[in-house]
Amino acid sequence: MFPSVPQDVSFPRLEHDVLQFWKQHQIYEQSLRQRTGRPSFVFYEGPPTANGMPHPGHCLTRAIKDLFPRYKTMRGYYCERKAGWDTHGLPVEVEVCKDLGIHSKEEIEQYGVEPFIHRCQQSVWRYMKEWEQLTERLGFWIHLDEAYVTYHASYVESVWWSLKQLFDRGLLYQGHKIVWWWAQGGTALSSGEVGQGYRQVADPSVFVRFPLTDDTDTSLLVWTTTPWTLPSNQFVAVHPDLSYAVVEDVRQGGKLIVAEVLAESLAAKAGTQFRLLDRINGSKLVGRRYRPPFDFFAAESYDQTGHLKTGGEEAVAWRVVAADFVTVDSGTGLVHQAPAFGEVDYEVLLREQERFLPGEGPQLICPVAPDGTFTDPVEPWKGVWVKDADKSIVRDLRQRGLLWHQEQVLHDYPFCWRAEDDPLIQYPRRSWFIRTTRFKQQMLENNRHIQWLPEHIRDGRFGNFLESNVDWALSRERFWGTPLPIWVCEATGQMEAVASYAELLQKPGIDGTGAWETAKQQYPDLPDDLRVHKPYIDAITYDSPYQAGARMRRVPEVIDCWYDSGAMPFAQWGYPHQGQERFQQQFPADFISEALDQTRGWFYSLLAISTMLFGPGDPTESNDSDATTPHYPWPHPYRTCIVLGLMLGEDGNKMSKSKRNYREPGEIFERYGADALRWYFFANQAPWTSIRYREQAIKESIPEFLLRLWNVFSFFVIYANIDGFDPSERIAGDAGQLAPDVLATGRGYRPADQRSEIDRWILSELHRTTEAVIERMDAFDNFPACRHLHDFVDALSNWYVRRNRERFWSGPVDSPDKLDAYWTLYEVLVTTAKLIAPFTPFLAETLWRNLTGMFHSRATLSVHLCDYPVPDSRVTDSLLSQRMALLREIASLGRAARASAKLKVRQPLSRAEVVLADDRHLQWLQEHAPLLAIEINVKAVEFTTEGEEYIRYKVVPNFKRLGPKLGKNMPKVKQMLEQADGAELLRQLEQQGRVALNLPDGPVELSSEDIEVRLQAKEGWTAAQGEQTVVVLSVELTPELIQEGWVRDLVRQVQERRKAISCDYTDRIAVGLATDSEELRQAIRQHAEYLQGETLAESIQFDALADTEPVQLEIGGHPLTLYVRRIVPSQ
RNA sequence: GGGCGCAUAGCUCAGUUGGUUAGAGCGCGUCGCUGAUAACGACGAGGUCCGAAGUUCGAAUCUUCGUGCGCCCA
Repeated sequence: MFPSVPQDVSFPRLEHDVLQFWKQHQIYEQSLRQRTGRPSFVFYEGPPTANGMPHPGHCLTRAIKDLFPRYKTMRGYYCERKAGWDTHGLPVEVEVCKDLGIHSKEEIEQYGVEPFIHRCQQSVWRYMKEWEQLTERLGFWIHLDEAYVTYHASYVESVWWSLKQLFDRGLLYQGHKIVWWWAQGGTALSSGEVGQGYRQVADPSVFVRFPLTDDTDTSLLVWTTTPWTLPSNQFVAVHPDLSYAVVEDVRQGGKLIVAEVLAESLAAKAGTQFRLLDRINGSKLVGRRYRPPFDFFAAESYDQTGHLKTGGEEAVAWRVVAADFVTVDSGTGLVHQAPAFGEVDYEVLLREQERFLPGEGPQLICPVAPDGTFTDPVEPWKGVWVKDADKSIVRDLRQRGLLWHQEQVLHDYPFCWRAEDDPLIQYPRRSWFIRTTRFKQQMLENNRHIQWLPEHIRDGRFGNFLESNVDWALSRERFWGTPLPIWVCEATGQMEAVASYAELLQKPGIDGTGAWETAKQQYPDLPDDLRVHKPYIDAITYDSPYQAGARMRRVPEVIDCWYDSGAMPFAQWGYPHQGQERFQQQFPADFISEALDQTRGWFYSLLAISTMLFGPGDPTESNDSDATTPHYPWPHPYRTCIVLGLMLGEDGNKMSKSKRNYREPGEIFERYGADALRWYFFANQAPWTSIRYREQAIKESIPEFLLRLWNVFSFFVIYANIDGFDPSERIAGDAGQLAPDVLATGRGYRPADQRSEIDRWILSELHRTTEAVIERMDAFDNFPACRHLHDFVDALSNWYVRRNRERFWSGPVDSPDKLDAYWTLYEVLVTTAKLIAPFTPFLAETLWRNLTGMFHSRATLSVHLCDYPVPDSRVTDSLLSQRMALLREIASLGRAARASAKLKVRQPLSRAEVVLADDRHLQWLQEHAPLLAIEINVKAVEFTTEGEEYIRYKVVPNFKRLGPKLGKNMPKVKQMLEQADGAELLRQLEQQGRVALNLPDGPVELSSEDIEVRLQAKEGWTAAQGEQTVVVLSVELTPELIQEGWVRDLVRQVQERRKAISCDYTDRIAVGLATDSEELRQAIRQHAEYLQGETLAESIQFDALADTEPVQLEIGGHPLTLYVRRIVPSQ
């Protein structure tokens, strides 16, 4: 016996049983173990951060990450899945600060870096349990207990190794980074934080004259909204392709240079008029020198020059430079450049520095202290908060006659999100960079070899991002992160990088390791991993190799946590300090997947680090620098990347806990089940489509797919148990995965070619589906794969089972046909369980275990230990598929015709006529007329291709074929075919093999392949039309047909009654019918056998049954009282 | 401001190299089925495929411009 299938199936409950089973038998571990030694399929887990609650979006990522490894494992690959956690970074610090009720770095230092770090380390695991539960409950098979963790010492040291590589190769350097700076708090803000703080404010908008050095009567007119940056001016930028006007200011006097297109509006703005004196191209202005508005720096170094790399000398500052970012949207077309206080301006400075010999170019001018006040060089405003100095600076300019015009401007400006009165300023900070720009071409080349899904990411979002690559700003002036492993000589400033803690301990004169030991004594529970973190690592110093007596001290910074995650291909194994073999085996990845927002995050950090470390190397480097590091062919570190769309909340907004626009994953699992959620993700849209979370859609995947398959399964089990069908009978020894050749040894099993056609059909569909699913899944295309599975289950349920029900409940238990039906359905279900296993692993397991239970230990324990099915071309029959599809279409048309005539299916009709466009499938259809007759309840179905009585032929050109041939004549041909008599055209075609048309350009001949015939039903017939078929129904009703319809109606009522009195499927009943209508009695007598057969009625009497509840009915307008009683078996 | 993407039925989404009747599910309406049954099936209504122009014999599909939205970056 198969375990009976519960009537009220609860998928969540089944899933819990399955989880239990997996755990108990270690199915995941077994699935891996049995693939040992097979080719590997490498998967990398992009580490999530367990610092926040998981939401349905995370479920999507984890579901996709599970699907392909499961699939590949079943296809015979060895696929290790190591979990990972991203644990460093600002978000963690922010969380801890929230708990402590503090904000700034100063406050953290007051609180103490040591306890702060301890809290960070603990905070990282805040939602760990939720994440682990979600992972397990979703059926995401991954080794959680062997997860890599970015704060672990082995991980950190691996990262150190890689940074040392870069440092030793000269790829790590110090420079300035212009950051958004909260001066009052003394900290930089992340872009996310800055984004939160924009607000509209009024700022001064000033137009200032910068007189040309060689023509002091002529000034560059420059615009700015930050007058406080004017003392730090270093250049004026113009667009080289823009036309500039030299004008005379009629009212104020003097000459100005402004962008020509802006001249008129500027004059109007200042209430003056300009007289155009000359036009000059932007490129001609480049190199012209001017006097800056303040002399704080120019007083001493105005005439300073430097040698250019290309030869010659040039003034280092206060001259016009060319820049593409200059626009005429606002301002004057001449842009004031203060590199210290603008990221774009800073890039101009870098570009200028590049032109000079090392050390001879312009230096950064920054007369502002980190607290936002002016420093010494700007004597008049020394100690003044820069924004407060604006007014007085403008006044000063006016007094000196440099201010041309002043007004106010409303614009968006960022403020600190924690102190909303504090405006942020752009400010230069010392920072460490990685010279990624040297690897741009290699990164692009690497990128070209990656299979991106969707494809456009490669040359679109990701490719563009790589094209505009800038050096990676690596360092962070924070606390909780991987410490930058660079030690500086306090005397000479020379530096070296360290690749491991052990290496550090080898250094001469090492000191400071005691800080950690003290802490460990004080807090014995402290994880040893913290030893490599701040503040303990900062305490370690050693003798400088550069100068006797000097000490080496670590730089204070930690690194960007994106570098951590990008280092995971090797750092997850602790490479190269350990795990060298594991790394070799597991590099590069065959498959990774994360959401779109990782383009510039993990996808980039992985690619950049890997390209720098394992690529061919920078051509400018000497080749022997890192001979020990292996190199790999492109692409690495990942071959295929599915970029998932973002998931929005139910209301179309970003998912947010406070808006409650989604349901917590845990609740979804308990309401609908993990399979329902998974199927919703896999089968409803391509994974890269951005979707809106919709609970209803998750719910729908149950009846759509899961329940539909379940019902087929349930049907099978009910009848197999009634008939005692036992597949394990006669199958000796190890039945393994119940492959076709094993099933073939079963009792009563006949090869497919001996079974009925519909059995062959569903097996053919099964194998065609298998083929299609494999084809799509090998291309990482789950959505179409699911559609094939969905369509197959639909065909199985709504055609195969529907058309075969009778075979299961009638006839002797051992009839070959019945056994064929069982074997067919059994094989289909067992195979389907394997097919769906990667998608809906729980349902698949439940089916498998039930269907194979009677083999006990002789069958494979779990469906997930099976091989994925392979299609057998001997079983597929595409002609049969095509024909069955046509048959189904005709049945559908028959129902449509009935519906339009308002004739319910229960009423038998005498005849249906099916008109076909051609005779290709005529004979086959004729052979299947009985099946169709049952389906649409008619006595006879006839097929014909000569249906002019009912239909019109419409001949349309085959556009795809004729288009290229006919070109412009296409519409004419279409029109001629439309107007011609279709039947006549077909006769011509039949007799002469072609149709000749006389076009204005000359005659054209069309063969039968050049045209398509469509059928249209003529008016006046109860008919329905498809493209190539019309079904016409005979609507005449004879008394016999009507009576038969009554009995069918009665059968249904009796069945209803059986259900009402809780009859089992096999229970026999006694039926009593009381009616005054002789006509009705006559009809029932006529079809008594049919009635008894359908309802398992042992007896029928035209009278009341004693002790039986009567039911009042009306059949064909005649009142009737029905009695149904269950007959208790005598034994 | 820049880059990328999206826009198709009331809703959520498909739509294969351009081919002439644009599909599915849900919802809605009508009907049916009843030995899978607190399921299920059929049929129907519902679309200027965001707008405009262009290429083409032919455009939801290709090109350009515009509009709206999303993401990333400024």
